[in-house]
Amino acid sequence: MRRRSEDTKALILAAARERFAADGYDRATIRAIAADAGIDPSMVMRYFGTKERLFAAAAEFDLELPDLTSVPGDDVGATLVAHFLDRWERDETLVILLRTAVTNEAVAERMRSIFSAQLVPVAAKISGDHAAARKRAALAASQILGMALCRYVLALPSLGTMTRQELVDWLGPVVQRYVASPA
Amino acid sequence: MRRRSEDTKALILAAARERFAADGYDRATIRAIAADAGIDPSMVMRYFGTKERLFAAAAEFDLELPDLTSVPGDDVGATLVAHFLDRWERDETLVILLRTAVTNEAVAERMRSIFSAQLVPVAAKISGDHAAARKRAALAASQILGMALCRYVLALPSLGTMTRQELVDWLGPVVQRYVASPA
DNA sequence: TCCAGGCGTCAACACGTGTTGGCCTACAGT
DNA sequence: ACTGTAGGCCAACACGTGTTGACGCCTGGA
Repeated sequence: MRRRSEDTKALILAAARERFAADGYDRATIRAIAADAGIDPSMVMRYFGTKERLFAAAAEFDLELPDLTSVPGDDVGATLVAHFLDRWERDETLVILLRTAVTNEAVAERMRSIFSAQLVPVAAKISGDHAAARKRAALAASQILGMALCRYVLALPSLGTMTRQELVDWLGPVVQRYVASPA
Repeated sequence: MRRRSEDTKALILAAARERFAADGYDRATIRAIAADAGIDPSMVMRYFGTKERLFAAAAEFDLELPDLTSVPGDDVGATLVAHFLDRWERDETLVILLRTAVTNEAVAERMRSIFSAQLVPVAAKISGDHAAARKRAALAASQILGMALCRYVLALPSLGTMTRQELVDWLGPVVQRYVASPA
């Protein structure tokens, strides 16, 4: 079959995202990705040069945290939880990152910097507790990532069947306390 | 050098635990483990038969949850958090399990069954809410595993520098609410 | 002293991996 | 119709992996 170059590239990228999300960096092989995309492994190299660069392209990511200044103070926790659930389900990028960060120092560093660059400022602004903003952000991250780990990666059945609203109701106050309780 | 068979076996097991904890199942190679133990890779096979069986031996695990019936009702959350911190730091087994469960369905299943077999009954007994015990246990697991993920695996600096007591103070009430709040 | 059996090493196999280079072929521009 | 080029495939390389079997050597018991 014959295609435009960019179509093939997109096809590869889609297959790569699925494989990386399902298997993590190591177990996702170029050959499997190529097979999913219906092309030859060498095409992957042609378009992306290297497995590492393919991963970088597949794992491009932005948390897209909303502006929280217009949210009522008491709803910050729930809003954050709801946003993360959305962000986690819109595409597979966070699963890719988490599955890989656990055994790959470079990707772990990437996760750390994503959270410190985007979540710490929120915690600082909301809590007014600039001294402990990093701790507060880390605590919030621990609950949010833990939920995602159990729900999307380990697939604990009881967490999988809970509705979005249930999760927001349970986790909202927790994140609220971490991020916004008075110093 | 010459040794008793059991000494060598123990040596291999210790090296394996370190490697599995540091690198996860896939990246920890038999050759590297053998090198750490100062012996030939084939000895590993002789003593454990298979990489998978070596892993099974290295990842043998018991949560060792304490009896909570003698703990004052309000302290259950803090007690659980403190126990998990201990359990997590006494040896590397939980890190091994977590690092591997993320990309290995069999080990993920093992974690699920560990938590459902040991944490669900606690949640049921403490909360009296038998209908939602599985959800409560899963929520508690999400916070506890999330903390461990961020502290021991992703190594978020701010979580790493927090003291045991700080963590108990922050997470205790959360786990308390998950596991013991009235239905 | 001898020797059987267990502790240990070496070298190799079979396989899967990322990666490379050469070749084919359909199509667009002349 | 001719041809250059871009999209695609094939075969192979180099390497690291788990795993195996043959071979030495030390040591404890007869």
